[in-house]
Amino acid sequence: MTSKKKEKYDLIIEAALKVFAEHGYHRSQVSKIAKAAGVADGTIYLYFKRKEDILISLLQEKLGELVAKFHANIEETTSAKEALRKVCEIHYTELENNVDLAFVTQIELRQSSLELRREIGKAVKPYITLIEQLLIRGVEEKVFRADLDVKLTRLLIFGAMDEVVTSWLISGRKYSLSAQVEGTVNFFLQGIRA
Amino acid sequence: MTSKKKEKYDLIIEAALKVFAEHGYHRSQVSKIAKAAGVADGTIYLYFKRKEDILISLLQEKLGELVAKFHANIEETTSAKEALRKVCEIHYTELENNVDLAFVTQIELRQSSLELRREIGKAVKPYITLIEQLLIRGVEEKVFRADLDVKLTRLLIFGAMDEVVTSWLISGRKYSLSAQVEGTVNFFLQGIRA
Amino acid sequence: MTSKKKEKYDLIIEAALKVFAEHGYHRSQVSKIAKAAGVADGTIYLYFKRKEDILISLLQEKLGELVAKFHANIEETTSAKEALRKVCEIHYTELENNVDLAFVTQIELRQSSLELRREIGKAVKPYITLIEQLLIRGVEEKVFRADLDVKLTRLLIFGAMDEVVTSWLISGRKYSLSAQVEGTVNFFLQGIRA
Amino acid sequence: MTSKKKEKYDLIIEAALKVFAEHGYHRSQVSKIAKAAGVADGTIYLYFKRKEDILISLLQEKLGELVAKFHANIEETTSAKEALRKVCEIHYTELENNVDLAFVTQIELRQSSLELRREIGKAVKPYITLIEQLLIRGVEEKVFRADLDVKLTRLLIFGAMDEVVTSWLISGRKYSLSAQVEGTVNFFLQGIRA
DNA sequence: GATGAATGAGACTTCATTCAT
DNA sequence: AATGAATGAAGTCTCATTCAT
Repeated sequence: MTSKKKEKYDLIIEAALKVFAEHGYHRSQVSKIAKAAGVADGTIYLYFKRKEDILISLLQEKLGELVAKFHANIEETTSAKEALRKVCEIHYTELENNVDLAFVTQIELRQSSLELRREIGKAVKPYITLIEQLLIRGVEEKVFRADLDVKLTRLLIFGAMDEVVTSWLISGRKYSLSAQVEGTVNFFLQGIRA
Repeated sequence: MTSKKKEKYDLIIEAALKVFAEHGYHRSQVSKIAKAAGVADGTIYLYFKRKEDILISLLQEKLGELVAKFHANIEETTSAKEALRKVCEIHYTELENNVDLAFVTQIELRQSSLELRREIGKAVKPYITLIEQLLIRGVEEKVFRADLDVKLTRLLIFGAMDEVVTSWLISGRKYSLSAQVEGTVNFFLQGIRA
Repeated sequence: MTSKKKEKYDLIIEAALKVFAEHGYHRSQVSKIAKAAGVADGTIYLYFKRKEDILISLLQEKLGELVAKFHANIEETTSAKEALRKVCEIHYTELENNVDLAFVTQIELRQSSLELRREIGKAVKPYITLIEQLLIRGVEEKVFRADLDVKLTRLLIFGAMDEVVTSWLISGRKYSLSAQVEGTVNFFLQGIRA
Repeated sequence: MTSKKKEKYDLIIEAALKVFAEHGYHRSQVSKIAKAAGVADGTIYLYFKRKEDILISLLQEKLGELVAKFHANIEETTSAKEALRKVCEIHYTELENNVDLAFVTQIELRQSSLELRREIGKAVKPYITLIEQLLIRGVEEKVFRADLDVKLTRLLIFGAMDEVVTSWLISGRKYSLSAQVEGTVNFFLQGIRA
């Protein structure tokens, strides 16, 4: 893809992100996205095979960037605990600073067929894997329980953070999301026992 | 609502549950639901104002039943820890035994506008509240940390369980969901620390 | 199909016949046919799976009627020669009196994919077969040449009449089509030799 | 038109012939023709006003060549009968050896509006006229009936041959077309009488 | 002259909802 | 109350044609 082609591709992706976030996938007509991108309706189809492809591509791009950011930051950490805190911090901070993306991933991303969800699952997989590796590292460092079920725990951790973000969005973002990092990480590390 | 009316109302709700679970909300034409319920298309509109109302009513009914079940079981418990285990057990068991409902709540329920999600939020709220009360009870019993952020923790707990269920569904239900109760509750109670 | 359903089905067929004849298949929007039939656009799709189905059904209906008429009239004939004259007479007369159908069969019918043409071929086949049987009968009656290649001759006869009708249409119907029966049949029977 | 211009013009005509023959006129996008010709989409419009013009020009070119061939061959004949045989022979042989052109003239050529068909009629006219002159010559030579309706007969002859070619194409070209010359000419000369 | 990215009008088809019976 | 035929708005996608480079 030439640089110029890439430009228009990105233009449409960014426009779609805004429109999806505001109206939801199903209520985002292709014509609305085209208008937001400042291109003709037909132009969309020069870059995407069909409407669904816009959503899939958008997620792959954006989640790919996120995962890269996770990786970059974790590499700098010196302990599994610190890495976990970093993951949670990035998770909350990035979505707090990128509300449009948050809406799409938390709300609209779910508005899709099981097939599409599987596609999405593929894009999220590297992140889940990253959490898993972090857990294994912690077990090896003996800071996490030796009997930890990593396959289960990675889901529990991802799901817990995911719900906090969704709840924050649905509430209308009336409080700080990043302020929840401390409590969240404590819950992961300490559990709720006295 | 007369008893007879209630009957047909339930008939449609049950049909919708099956159809939504199989095809998803957006791909479930009203005519398909009508056929599954054995009534005419127009009859649907004698009981529901619009298609969205079927989904909302369905969730209110079904989640209402679930919450009642939670309440009934928790009342019998003697400690907050036992209550938490019970909640997780019912959560996993009920959805494992009611796959159609699981599909609707985990997959299709998300396929909706922000407005609808708020509606859904209302139906889920009593369950979240129930978890909150359980946490307060635990703090009072001094089995849970005194500094627990109950508002946050209830989300973390719900979200964690929610993700486990969704993941189980998307995986194709290849393993036992109820077998995850032990690990899940341990995570809640102990955290992941060594 | 109930009588009432059949009525609307026929209504659409007749409307389509007129619209196809005037504008040609590709320029006949479904909405135009619906308007001509006095029904809503969507109603068309209660009776036909897609636009192409209207054309196919129309041809099956109309050509079916024609073939029935051919059969009925030929049964009354006493010789193969008389039967051939009858075929030509009906062919020209029916299309002369049914200009819309003539346009569709001669002009629009050809405006179609090879696949569709094969479909159409199936509808025309019984007519070609009828001509073949007539030729065989003539050979048996010894009024037609014993060495006649019936497979080839049936095509030559059909094609010759077909071209006369098309030419008459394209000319703008400036002369009588039925007046060509005599010359046509003579050609078939006598050839052009002196 | 300069020699260079003519070259590209021909390039496009040849490409269109192949594409039309394979996909049919309506399914042959301009971009497909451009690709087959190895030129840009826009270049097409430097040589042809619109898509329809490509088809018309193509037919004028190709049918013009055919008619020239007919003329050249007929001039060498010594009798009207021989000339008729020659016409039929060329008609069948040329199309048998030029399947792409056959598809376009027999199938796609019909896939057009009445206006276009009139245009096509103009291109075919010289051929029909040629047949007419041949018939007149035969009548003058007293080898054809004196009472022959030449206007009608030229259509019958053209239509008969035309149908044989179309039928051969639709059948999938499973037999030799040129092998039908003998039977066809016999039919024209002898008719079907015993 | 040549390019090919961009345009945008236009058409088919679906399906939630209505209403006469 | 129940029916289900009919409605018609709305949306995705195609593709002939244009025009800046």
